[in-house]
Amino acid sequence: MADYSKDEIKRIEQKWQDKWVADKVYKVSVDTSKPKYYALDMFPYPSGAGLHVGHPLGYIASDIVSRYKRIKGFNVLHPMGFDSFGLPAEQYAIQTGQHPAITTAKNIETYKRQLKQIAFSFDWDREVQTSDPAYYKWTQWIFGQLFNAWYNKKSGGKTEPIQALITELEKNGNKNIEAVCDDETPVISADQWKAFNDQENENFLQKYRIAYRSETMVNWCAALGTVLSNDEVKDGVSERGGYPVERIKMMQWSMRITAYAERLLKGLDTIDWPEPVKEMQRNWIGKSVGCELDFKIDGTGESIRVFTTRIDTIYGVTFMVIAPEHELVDKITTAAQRAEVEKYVDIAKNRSERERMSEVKRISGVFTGAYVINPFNNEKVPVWIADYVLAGYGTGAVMAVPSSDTRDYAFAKHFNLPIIDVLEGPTSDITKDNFEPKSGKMINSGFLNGLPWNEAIEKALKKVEESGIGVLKVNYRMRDAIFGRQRYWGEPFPVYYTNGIPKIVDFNDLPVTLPEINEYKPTETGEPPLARANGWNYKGHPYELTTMPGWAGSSWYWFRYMDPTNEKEFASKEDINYWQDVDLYIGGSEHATGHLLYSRFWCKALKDLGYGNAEEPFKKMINQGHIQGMSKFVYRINGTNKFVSHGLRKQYETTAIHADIHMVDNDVLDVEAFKKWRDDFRDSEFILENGKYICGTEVEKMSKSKYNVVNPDEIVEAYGADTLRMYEMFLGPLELSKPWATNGIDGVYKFLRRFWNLFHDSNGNFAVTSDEPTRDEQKVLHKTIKKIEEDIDRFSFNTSVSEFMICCNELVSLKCNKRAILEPLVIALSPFAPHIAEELWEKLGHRETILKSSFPKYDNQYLIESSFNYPISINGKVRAQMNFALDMPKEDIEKMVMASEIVQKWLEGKPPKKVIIVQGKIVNVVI
RNA sequence: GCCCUGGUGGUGGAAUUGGUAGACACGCAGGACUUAAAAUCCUGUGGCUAGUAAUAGCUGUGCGGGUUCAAGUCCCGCCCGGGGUACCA
Repeated sequence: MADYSKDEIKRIEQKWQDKWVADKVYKVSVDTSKPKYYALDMFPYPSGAGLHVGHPLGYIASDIVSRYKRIKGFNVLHPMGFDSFGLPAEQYAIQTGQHPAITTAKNIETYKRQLKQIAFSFDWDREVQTSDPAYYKWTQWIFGQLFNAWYNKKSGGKTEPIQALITELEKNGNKNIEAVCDDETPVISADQWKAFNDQENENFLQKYRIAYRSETMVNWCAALGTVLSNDEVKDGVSERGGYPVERIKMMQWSMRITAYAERLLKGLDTIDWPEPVKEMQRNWIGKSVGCELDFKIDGTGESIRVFTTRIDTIYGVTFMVIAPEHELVDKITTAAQRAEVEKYVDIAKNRSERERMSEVKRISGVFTGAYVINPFNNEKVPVWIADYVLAGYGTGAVMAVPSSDTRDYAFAKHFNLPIIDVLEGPTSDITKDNFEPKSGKMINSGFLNGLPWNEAIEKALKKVEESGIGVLKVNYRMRDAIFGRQRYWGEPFPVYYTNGIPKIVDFNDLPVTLPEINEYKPTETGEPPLARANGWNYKGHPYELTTMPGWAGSSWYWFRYMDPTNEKEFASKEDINYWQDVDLYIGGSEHATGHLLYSRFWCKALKDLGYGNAEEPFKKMINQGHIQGMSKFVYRINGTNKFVSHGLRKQYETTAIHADIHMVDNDVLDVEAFKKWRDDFRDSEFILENGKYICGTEVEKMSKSKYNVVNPDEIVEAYGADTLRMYEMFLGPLELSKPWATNGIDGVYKFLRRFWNLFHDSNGNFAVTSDEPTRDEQKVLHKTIKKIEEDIDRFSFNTSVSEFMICCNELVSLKCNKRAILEPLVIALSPFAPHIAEELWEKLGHRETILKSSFPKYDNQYLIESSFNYPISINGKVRAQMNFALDMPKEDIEKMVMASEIVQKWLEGKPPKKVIIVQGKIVNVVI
């Protein structure tokens, strides 16, 4: 009657989804009587293509944890929202003129429908959308906070309101201030500060603000009227359109993330994240400890400052290299070299960074004619210009030690410069392969001779400090983050200008909403699209015309979920104090150096300013793997309309064409469906093998254009959401990337049906008894509960699905239909397959939702384990283990051990070569 | 180049701190039910060798060594795949 058939599944799933929504069972609020648990998914960008089966993978995992934690007694915050500002909607707007908000709203609707039918336990009342003015009001507010803040390095380092800085400037100027600020900030007195006009005043503060404007090098494409990121530039021209791109300096909004470099680095040790992501962030921050050192320019009073981490190799310096953009280039170039230098600098200037990168192997450079003096040994060495030295890192100048640096070595070889060995080892022929810059002892190095390299560094550093020729210095590779985009579909800045001075819009006038415009592309004069908005100003003052980058809205959204409708604060103190931080964050590792770094940055800044008390936003993170598509190919014989089967394609000249995977079953193409698929295939002919057309297969990214997208809706339609959820978990470890194959889904579906059948007789009538369970049945139950619990705790969901299957198989063979066994199992299954669990729960006579129950306990060890390993020691050393039943008395064990063959042999002084013990019995002893 | 990962049957993948390798599932083979098919259920399933058989022996976790009573797991040296990063001094 009520078989677990596909119709029944549909009925059950609809019934419960409706009921859950009606009863608002997933609604959460602050409840101080319970411990909190915050399980967060990276919110998606709602693209037009909708969800494919890869998207829900991480959501399913976090949903299982959320549901599990709820029945474990936690108050669980499990929200979902949309990162709804983004390029695709804007691109679509440029092409069609349709407002991006319309596209976005439509896409969000699709996403929500798809998400809801998989039955995630999100509290939808807490949904946020970054493009919603009620949300970006607070993104703008945070921007204002960061604009009005600076980084005080004193007492460990802290973000402080800018007013504290102003007060100090008025009192003493900036001589006592230790701040993270612009490198070229002059020292000024209080009087000088007071003498500043408004413009100078603001310009000076800009050097300190966390959100600030500065001249930055950008890739400017005049034809497109926009700034391009490095990956949008190919070979000096724009990727789209092929227009010329030049490197120019431009006024840009930036974020002083560099101020937090050390904290961002140290914080990594306190959070439970996947090692690769931490490593990526470490590399990105790129800390290097070394010193800056002055080399006097021969014949002048000036000097060039270099940065090095290998001061120990100072006696190996045979030349110096400075970047083409170095400020002293002009000054030190001799008349004889001028023409050549100017030519080189000119070429270098117009090469994009990408170009420089792609030409890494090409060695180029030019001699300036100038010499500098090595402060350690007073040797005179020549100064060269080369573009392998970057202006933006360190001091833009390096002391070249060709004997211990591969780049310096290649340069020296190319231009025939001398090489002096300073470390023991191969002398004449240093190649890439035998470079060992971190081994051996110092030679040819004056007072450092004989020391290992690391001790030599210490000794040399000491001398640098004592003699005042340089200073200890820590450098970071990380740059401040550019914060402005010449785009429409992003958060407007809460900034207006009076006489060119940026001011923050008054709090009561937030949000600054996006104005309507009639064209979404940049203006003819190259201004951002917002310049098209007529009469868009703040009390007569012009607004900032760029918008915030994609990462602005996502850098604080976990706070907003805590209190999503608050109009007074971005989240109330009460909520922040209760929910604190994210306990589990699931998402892709591709955000390692973007979103995840920026979020940590904003979290720290906000904490310093008194909002929130967590130093780190995401305590634990898991990266789910990507689900790839399995593309299918047909092979068209070139110039014909004939298609040849995969196995025979080598006999012809063919072109592989993607075939829609829905027309392919088990690699066999449905020829009729293919003919109907597209008009130009209507009259195709096929060369078959064994009467079938076999397709080729390749694993690729899931994408519409590859016709390999599997939609979760199809799976839900065919098997139900419970099967989809369990199957996605069953596929393999969460972190692993794997191609989507529907091969095993029947196995999961069969499991659910068998589980259902445990509760029903052969006629489909509910038939659960209240009989006392046997010991065997209890063993099955307890063992399963324990394993499921352990599996969820270590996020190993694929093994927990297997555990359920084993349990079910065992109960089937025990013919167990007892309430005492089945009821706890229903609860344990509910995080994975909530619909079937809820339905059975109701049939078992419970009126409240399963969420109000609690997770079953296993406490009887004898029911869980049947045996244990007993170590056998001889002369104090463990020699083997024997396996005994858990409830065997200790004395019996001792007796058995002493009597055992293995111990006897040992006592006779003849240790056996091999002992095989199975189930407490010695099976084989090889002597 | 550097950093991080991973490599186990025909396939996806299991395997606590070193302790019966291949759980679970797919696929495949055989059987039951059926006029037949589908569905369902049962049995078998790493490889090799011997045996009518139950079974026994050998071998086996990318390759080569090592530690250990015992290695997929630990150590050393390689090979291959995936991801990240790239003149950062």
